[in-house]
Amino acid sequence: MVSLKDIASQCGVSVATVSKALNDHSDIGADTKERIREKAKELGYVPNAAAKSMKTNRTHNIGVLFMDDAMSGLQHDFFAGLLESFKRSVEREGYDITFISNDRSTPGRTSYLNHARYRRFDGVIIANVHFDDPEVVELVKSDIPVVTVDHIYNDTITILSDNVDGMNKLVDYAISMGHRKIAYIHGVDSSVTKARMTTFYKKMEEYGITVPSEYIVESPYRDTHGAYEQTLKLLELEDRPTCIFYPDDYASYGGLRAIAEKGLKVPDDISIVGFDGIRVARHIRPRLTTYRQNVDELGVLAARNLIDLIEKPKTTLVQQIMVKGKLLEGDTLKKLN
Amino acid sequence: MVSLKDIASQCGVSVATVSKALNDHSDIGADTKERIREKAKELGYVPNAAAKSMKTNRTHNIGVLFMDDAMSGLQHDFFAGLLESFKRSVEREGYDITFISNDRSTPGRTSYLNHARYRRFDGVIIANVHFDDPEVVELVKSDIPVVTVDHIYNDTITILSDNVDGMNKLVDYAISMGHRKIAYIHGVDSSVTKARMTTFYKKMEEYGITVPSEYIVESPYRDTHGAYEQTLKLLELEDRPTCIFYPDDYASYGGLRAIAEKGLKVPDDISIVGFDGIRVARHIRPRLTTYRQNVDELGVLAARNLIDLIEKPKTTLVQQIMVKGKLLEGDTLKKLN
DNA sequence: TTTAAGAACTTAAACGTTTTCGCAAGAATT
DNA sequence: AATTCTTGCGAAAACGTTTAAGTTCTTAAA
Repeated sequence: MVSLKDIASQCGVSVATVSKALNDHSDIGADTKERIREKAKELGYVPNAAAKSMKTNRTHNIGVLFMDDAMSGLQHDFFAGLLESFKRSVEREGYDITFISNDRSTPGRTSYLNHARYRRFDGVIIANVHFDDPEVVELVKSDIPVVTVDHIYNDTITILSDNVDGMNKLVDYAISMGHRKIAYIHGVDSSVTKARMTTFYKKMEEYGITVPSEYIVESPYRDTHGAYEQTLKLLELEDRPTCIFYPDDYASYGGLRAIAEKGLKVPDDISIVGFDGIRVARHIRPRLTTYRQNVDELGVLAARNLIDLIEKPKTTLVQQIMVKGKLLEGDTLKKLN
Repeated sequence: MVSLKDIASQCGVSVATVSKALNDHSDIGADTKERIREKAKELGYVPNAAAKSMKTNRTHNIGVLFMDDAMSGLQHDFFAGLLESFKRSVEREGYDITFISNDRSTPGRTSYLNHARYRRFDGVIIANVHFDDPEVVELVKSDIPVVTVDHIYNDTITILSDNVDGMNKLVDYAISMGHRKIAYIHGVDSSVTKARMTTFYKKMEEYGITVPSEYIVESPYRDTHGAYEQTLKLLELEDRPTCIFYPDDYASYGGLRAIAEKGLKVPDDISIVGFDGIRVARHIRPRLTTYRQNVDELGVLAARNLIDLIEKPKTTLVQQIMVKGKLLEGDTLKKLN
């Protein structure tokens, strides 16, 4: 690999001059600069990020932490979209992204924080993890600039998908279409789904509707099978709901199956509502009535805020930023009478 | 950040001794080693990857290159699965992965190869790209260890999903279920789909079936709308096929829609077959008849081969490795008579 | 003409490691 | 008692950069 030294000797100048010429410092003559740059190009010089980072204490590399288990890895549509948008945004500013490895079972593995320190990440984005994991907390509390997505810590910038807005819109919509008997499948084990459920209750109350307790059931987040079973139960109720809210789009496909097996039609016999707006759903019929989270915007804002925090920590304020999504009307919710 | 120097001064030994102690060299006394390690832990020492890489010429970082455009980014199920498996495998061996940025529009961007050089990646995995892109070719031809997925170059290790096997199995299956009139939607613009089409023709010929030219149509890979339109055309043929092969699972959802709009039922009126075995498909009814590529195995093998190439380049042979997938029977192909 | 100021470079230290070689002292071999 | 071996450690160079602080010149101001 050709280094500054090679260019320096071939140009008959010092290494310092070469460095400054390539970094366009003002104390190098225009002709010398030109000569050095020519030579650099001719030799195919590429700077060494490692060496650079040793002097500057900046790696221009951002760590990405997210969960891997079961259904929630890269293949999680929400995260994949978020990551892609984030990646694109930071790359535009000259940053790369590297995953913080999260396989807890590897022998000799190091903590998230130590991994981040080892690579000297300029900053870290955290999404889709168990936010109460001590290792995650340790990372958040460290001196490394952090942005979290969809979870609030004190003193940390957070980009939030507006779950409250989403649930409000969905309830408004269902009510406006004449539904009163709405069942709700709560996705357990996630802080975002809690916000949704609270909103659901509150909103229904505003409409003066008391939700019978048997209309509220639980099923794991993003679990089609659980949703399938809970749906069967709901369908067997004496006073069957006219509409079922699912914790996410995946879950609602489990519901669809249960409904079909019972010989019922969506939306004629029963309406269903998802949450997320996963990409594939656009291609599949019936088109799901759901709330599409604006993952693109989440990624862009996470990138913008993290980079600001890295580059101008003094002026960047710690804040929570809400991003609204969009109601997708779809074909799975019918207007009653 | 605490460095070897800090440990050295606090332990009253030289930096060299600390380095050797932590790397378990044999020429340091057991008690000294112990003392140094204690102190390192006490001070919360974390090595500096950049400094280390300068001396060792190894970064333990692998570059990932893949396409971003339209439907083929991280959100491509095939790639997401491959990446996740690859990531998990290399992490187990102490490697991290960093994306090689692929936004061609960024001003001042550098080529793929230069990006890889800048970060001094130990190796690179290339998947899902335009393999004839000059920048990709340049990267492949360079001295950086490379493994490609689903595309063959000379002198490069390639892990291939066995498209030939897949198409053979699908045709065998369709034929065994009594289908003779099979239409084929060819996914243009991809080297893997070409292999499939060739196999389709050959296999049909083996069965003594001549496929009428109007049964062969084209539509972009992973394009539901194109598949929708081509399906409509196929359905309007006088001698309508009993079964349609799609270039991929996504496309087949476009087909499903067209069929439904024509008032036909799958599989009673017409059968359809996808390709890929995307994850969501498992949750959606009807269950697609398709060929599930073994993305997990692809990732594992890509990782294994790349790491071998990095760590023992002499003994690692350049080869093409085929990975077979699995026929998923699903519910979209009916037995005739 | 002296002095100050600028322009264009160089020197050298530093970042945090690894590694080769050297050296001392004790142990083992003649 | 003299030699060689072994063990345990340190000195110093090197990897490729950046940057503060000099050092020459040349030119402008006094």
